[in-house]
Amino acid sequence: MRMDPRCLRTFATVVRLESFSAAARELGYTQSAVSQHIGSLEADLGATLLHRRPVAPTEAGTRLLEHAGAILLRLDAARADVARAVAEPPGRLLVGATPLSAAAAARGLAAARRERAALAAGLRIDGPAAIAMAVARGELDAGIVDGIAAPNDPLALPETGVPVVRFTEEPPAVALGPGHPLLAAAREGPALEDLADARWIEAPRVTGTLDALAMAARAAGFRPALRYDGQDVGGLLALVEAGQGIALLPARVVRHGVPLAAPPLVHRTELLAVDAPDALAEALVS
Amino acid sequence: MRMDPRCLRTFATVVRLESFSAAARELGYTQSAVSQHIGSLEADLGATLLHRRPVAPTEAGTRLLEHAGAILLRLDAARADVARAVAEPPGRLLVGATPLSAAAAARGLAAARRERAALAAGLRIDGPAAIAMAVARGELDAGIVDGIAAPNDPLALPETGVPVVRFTEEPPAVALGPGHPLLAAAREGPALEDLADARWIEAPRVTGTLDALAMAARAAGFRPALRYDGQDVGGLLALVEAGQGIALLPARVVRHGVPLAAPPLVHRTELLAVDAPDALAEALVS
DNA sequence: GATGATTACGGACGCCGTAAGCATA
DNA sequence: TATGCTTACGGCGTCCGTAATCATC
Repeated sequence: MRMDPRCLRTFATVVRLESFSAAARELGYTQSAVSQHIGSLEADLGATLLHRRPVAPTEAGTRLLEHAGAILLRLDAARADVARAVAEPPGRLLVGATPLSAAAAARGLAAARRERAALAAGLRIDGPAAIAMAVARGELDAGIVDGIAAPNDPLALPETGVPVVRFTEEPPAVALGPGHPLLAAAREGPALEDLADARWIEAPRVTGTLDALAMAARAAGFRPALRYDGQDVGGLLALVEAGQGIALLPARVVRHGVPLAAPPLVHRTELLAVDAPDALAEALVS
Repeated sequence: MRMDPRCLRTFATVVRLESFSAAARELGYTQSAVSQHIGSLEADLGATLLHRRPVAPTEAGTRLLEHAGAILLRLDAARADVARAVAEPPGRLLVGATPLSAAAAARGLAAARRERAALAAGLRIDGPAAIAMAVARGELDAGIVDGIAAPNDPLALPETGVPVVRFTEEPPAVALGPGHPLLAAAREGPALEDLADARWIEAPRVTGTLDALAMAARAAGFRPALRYDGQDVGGLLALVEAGQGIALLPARVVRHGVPLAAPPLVHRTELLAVDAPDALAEALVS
């Protein structure tokens, strides 16, 4: 069997659920079929992909897994793209946005409806990867995502073939509580490494993980002092204002903060859209 | 049939050869099998993918084609990646480079062999897309590619999952013949649009097509006055020096030239490598 | 010994080739 | 009319389920 997409899907499910039988249940197969899928993949690739009991990917399996996800996503994207080419343009505009881009998305949505009042519109808030995948699959018509990146680096999004239509870059700022010593101390702002021992708030659903920040900065990761699981910017800002910790956010939303001296980082916003809705793009840059 | 990779491959081949029977010959199928492949894809996607006689992709087919190429490439990449995970590191380093990156690649190769003298090494010159695909497929161990891009834009390469390890950006310059009026006329250099009527040399294998340049500059394309099919930089420079036309090249290789006033463009060099050969990366930036 | 992955085997379906049909240049 | 895509049909291979086997906690 030559890397049948069904086998790849089974493989990905097995890894996710860490169980052949659970994967079989979820996919509507028998345990036996799942075992055969994995077996044929391993025979085809000439490598052991999974450790059994407990079920965990081997080194080779880990490599395959990354590709498998991308391939399956792209397969969905292809189907959605063809469907769009056949169907007439829908009378709806579903936009996905990350929390920090919600305002921009709302402005874009409003502008689009000003042009076409009959347009049914919807807004969904989610993480960058989830939005990129949903746009690729045709579940969303456009998406606005943001995150921290090194200058000139695009955001690390799953590869889907969806074009990045337009983007902006803003300076990020370290958000601090009102009386934080760093506010007065450093005029230029601290370097990221000086903040290694700071009390970071990890807010994965707002700013992304600290590990992702470390990756963009090409630095070692930080230990989070506090975790914020909410999806709204206000909640995170409230924690910062209450002196519970610090966070790296676009300067425009930060009340009390200092710029980052080094390394140079940008807060980047990207617009994903299959058929660039011009009104949306215009509203975003404005 | 749920978008079987074999069908996608058949579809891509049919489009490329513009013929069912030619595709059948190339793939070792019968004409009938090819017809059935296309038929099942069309049935599955609920869309006509090809016009017959003459054979050409429909709108939907064009959409599918882009995804199909990416999916097939990624399938190859997955196989190569797993193979690499299983096999011990090979005693060879095959590097691909674009003509304008050949010197950097040679330096990197030399540095790598200084570290490991036993390393069998090879250098292959090709276009950016071909190199990216070869690296993904494991035919090359690393690649250095370059091209013109808007600042902050990565090069438009096929998506393979191969990480871009490191890159440099240089200012491009308009290469002119020794006595060219523009050399004296403009101090700041001309804008790209002022060069619309200039005698451009199109050298797709050295600098990329003029259409790609127009895309990066978000401008209308230019009509090439002369076409240079060679792969070496020297030949192109000789044509320019002989007053046969102008070209946009990295400033460092240009003898007589002026900078580009607008739009801002960069000549970008990217290093592609699955397992970042550090020596190579270091040699490139130096 | 129970849970869970593997192997053995058989039925059904799908894929591809042969061959006949049909449309277009 | 010739070239070339499509449809009909049949054999063979593949896929998946049932059931028995084997391994691990």
